[in-house]
Amino acid sequence: MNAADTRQRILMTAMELFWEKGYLSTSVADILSRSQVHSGSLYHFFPGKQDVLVGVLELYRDGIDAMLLAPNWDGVDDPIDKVFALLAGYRTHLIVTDCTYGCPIGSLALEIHEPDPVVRELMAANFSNWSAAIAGCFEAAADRLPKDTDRKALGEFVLTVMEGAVMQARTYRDIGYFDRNIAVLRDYITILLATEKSANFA
Amino acid sequence: MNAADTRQRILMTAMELFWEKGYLSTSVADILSRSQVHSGSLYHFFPGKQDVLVGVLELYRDGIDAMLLAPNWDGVDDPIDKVFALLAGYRTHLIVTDCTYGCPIGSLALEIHEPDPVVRELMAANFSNWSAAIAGCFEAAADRLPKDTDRKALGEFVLTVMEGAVMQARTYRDIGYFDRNIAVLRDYITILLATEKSANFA
DNA sequence: TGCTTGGTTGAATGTTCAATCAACTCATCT
DNA sequence: AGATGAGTTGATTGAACATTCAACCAAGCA
Repeated sequence: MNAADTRQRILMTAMELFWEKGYLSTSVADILSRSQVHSGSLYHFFPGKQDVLVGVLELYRDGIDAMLLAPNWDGVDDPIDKVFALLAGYRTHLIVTDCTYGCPIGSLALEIHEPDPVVRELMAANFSNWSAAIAGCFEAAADRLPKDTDRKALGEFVLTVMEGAVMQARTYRDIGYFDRNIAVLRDYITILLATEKSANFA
Repeated sequence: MNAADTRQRILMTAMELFWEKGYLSTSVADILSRSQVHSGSLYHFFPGKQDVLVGVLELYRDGIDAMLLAPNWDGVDDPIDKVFALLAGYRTHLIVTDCTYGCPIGSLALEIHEPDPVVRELMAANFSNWSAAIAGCFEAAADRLPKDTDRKALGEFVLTVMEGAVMQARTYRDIGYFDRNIAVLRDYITILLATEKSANFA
């Protein structure tokens, strides 16, 4: 096994574990045993546990298109459909994990109360990429929305609804909470699409 | 100091610390030193650290009216105004803490990945009380909303938006993310209020 | 052949943690 | 007075923790 392999295996394993158990509840020993790497090797590549987290957040940031958007948007052309296709991806995740898992970035954001600036900015960058992708959908459908619609704010709002909906489904262990939240969001967006382009709700 | 005092001081201190640092990052020693209680006394009242968390969650659950709703709804009569008055209370919290703190229940919900059933159900009960209070506002304003509006789902949606908006403001350390999210929610509710009662968006 | 360099090994370190417990205090009751 | 028991004290325990380090290995090059 060469160096790139070891580093990569550490990051992939840490990504899994942080998602399953959270960052604080994942020990370096957990990462070592699951990845079959010895402590010295891990500390050869990463100064400390937090730097592994930084590496994982960079993987998420750089992989949003290939890992998240592309799989969910395969075969979906309409930009509004893309918004709900992405949300449906989160629904699938909840279903296959019996409503136990959630958005890894959102979990980290609430789990780490006093994050290092590097970590906090990487979490923010992940959020920004996510909501910018959604805002791009609304941009592509701008001619079907009220013309004063703030597409960027709407992208942030969809992120908000996803995070809140996942949080509730997870807490109640009941997908109904996710579905009802998304249904309300769909109602809102349907209203926007049905609104005369000249209407102004500001 | 009598027994009730000691128990109460432990719970109040733990409530503070869990809010400031989170549950996992708060050590029993932290609770002991800030509350000026000795370890034996804490373990006299609580079998373990998790039972302190249970006590704190019970305080939140039983105190939602006196601690959360009453202060924010003082002098506010209109039920729709109450919804946004409560959200304004969270905004104030963010402002006075420089966007570092968040909803204590939401943080716990994402921080503890495999919660004990007792803990999980208490978190769910807290969410239920919160969204039921908001749903009650929509119920009180039912005659101003489209008649097929699912008021319970709308209460859950407001909780979702609050949690997501707080999460983003906290992650970016920027109140703008909270404000824009609430503005979008306000837009939606304004539309609902402006809709003919006979309209049907189902 | 021997040197250098990047990577590996895993026992050891020092710290922090939740939890324990035997000894104590003191108000209340008989 | 003597007994009872709820409550307190704080040193102690053992596990878990992130991190270190000296020894080691192997590929590439002089």
